[in-house]
Amino acid sequence: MDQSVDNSFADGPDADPSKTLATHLTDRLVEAIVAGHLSSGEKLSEPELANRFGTSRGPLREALQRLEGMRLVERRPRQGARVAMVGLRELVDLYAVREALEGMACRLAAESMDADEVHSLRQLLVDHERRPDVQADLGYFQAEALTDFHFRVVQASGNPELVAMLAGQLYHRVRLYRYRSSQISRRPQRALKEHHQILDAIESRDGELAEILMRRHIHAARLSIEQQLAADR
Amino acid sequence: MDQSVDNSFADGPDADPSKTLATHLTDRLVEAIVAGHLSSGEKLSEPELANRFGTSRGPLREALQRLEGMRLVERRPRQGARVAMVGLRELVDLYAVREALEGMACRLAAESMDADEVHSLRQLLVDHERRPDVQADLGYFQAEALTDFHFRVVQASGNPELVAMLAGQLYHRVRLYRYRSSQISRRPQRALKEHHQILDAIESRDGELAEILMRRHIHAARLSIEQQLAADR
DNA sequence: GGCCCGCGATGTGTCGACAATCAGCAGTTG
DNA sequence: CAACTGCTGATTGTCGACACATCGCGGGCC
Repeated sequence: MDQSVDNSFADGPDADPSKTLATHLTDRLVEAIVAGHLSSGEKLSEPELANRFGTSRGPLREALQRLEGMRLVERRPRQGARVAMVGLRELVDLYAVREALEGMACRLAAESMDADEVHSLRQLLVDHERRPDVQADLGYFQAEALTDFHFRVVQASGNPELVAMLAGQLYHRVRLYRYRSSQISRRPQRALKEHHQILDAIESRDGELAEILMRRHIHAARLSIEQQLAADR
Repeated sequence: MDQSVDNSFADGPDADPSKTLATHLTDRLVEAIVAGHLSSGEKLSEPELANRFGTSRGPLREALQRLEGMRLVERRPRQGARVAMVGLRELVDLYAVREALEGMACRLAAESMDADEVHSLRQLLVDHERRPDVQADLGYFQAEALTDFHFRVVQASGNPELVAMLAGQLYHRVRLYRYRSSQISRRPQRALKEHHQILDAIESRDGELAEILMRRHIHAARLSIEQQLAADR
């Protein structure tokens, strides 16, 4: 485990005006968890964490509660909180849900995005193309970049309930998947190409095609995961 | 507003061994909110609620946090918590998500349910048929009964992530819809018939058909809501 | 007469403390 | 030698208290 979860924000000059301590703690903990500083299944001791972050147990408790809401930690009544475990099995289920939800989001986005938004998204993809890791086809630009495209498509769906469900829960759990050593969707160049195709469909207002392409895009990743899952036995 | 939120569980003979106070409070609050004892948009005062339920602000705060996770209440940094508002607009979005998610759940259920479960579900529908309100076609058996069928189908999907998303969030919000005066899916007898058809498809292991029927079933309700929404202008 | 300012009261965010419970270990016994 | 029992330490759930922000209201000013 990594003891170096910084607490630099303890009482800096920026006396967080609109953000409550619990909010900060939540963000810190999410970051620490998905970054792996707190490993999967690890027990989270309230006093220790409170000390480490320089607050009392109150706000920390609220943060843990929120993390439980995101399903990043699991709490058992008098046993404390543990970091949730997301393995291949759960990841497959997660991707199945993603397929349904983002497919729908993509269709909606195709029906309601305006030209400016499409252009902005295209620019995002162009930026991605230029990234060195993508050009080398190294297969590890998922974390922020890939979800960036997906996230923006979802936002463009115009359905706040859908956005909340994906951004508030599912994405967090996907990011929690820890054993990314074997890349999830290998070959970012291919993924990027698919993103362009999806955006093409959106641009031409073809919701049906956009949904199909997005579903296929995610389905491919899911199959890759299932394959890996089967290989692990 | 209704002051009669009972606090009978304050310290009954059942000294809740495995359930923490915050858990009880969460259940009570959920019930009070969906039952309308706490009306939509109403400000929730922590001291008052704590008094009313006979606990201190600590557990109540945790309960509010959980309700926020379910999106039943909205909290603003130093302004307190308010009961979330779900109107026709939000309900339409909710039903769009339901359509995608439950359609998928239904397909999975068709592929993995065994004969016993099918039989048990069929029995549930037969029980529904006998209910007086259904027989009178009064259109108001949704709350528990209808979601009961849907919930069990979802559970039968075998995808825990999907179950958590629907049962942990979406259903709560659907139940929060307050103006049910104009019935959501009028004619329960028709809904019941559709349930039977869905179950037929599941029984014959036709996942594709099951999904289509379920989507159509929910889609019809959604159209009815959209229609009502349009009429309200 | 209407708008701005300052004041009091309520409420939220945070903290430290206490009792009950649970995990771990030693000692003992079959 | 293995399993059970009792104790000890730490942790969790819960409570009451305090500082600061926010809301509502009355008075003064333009």
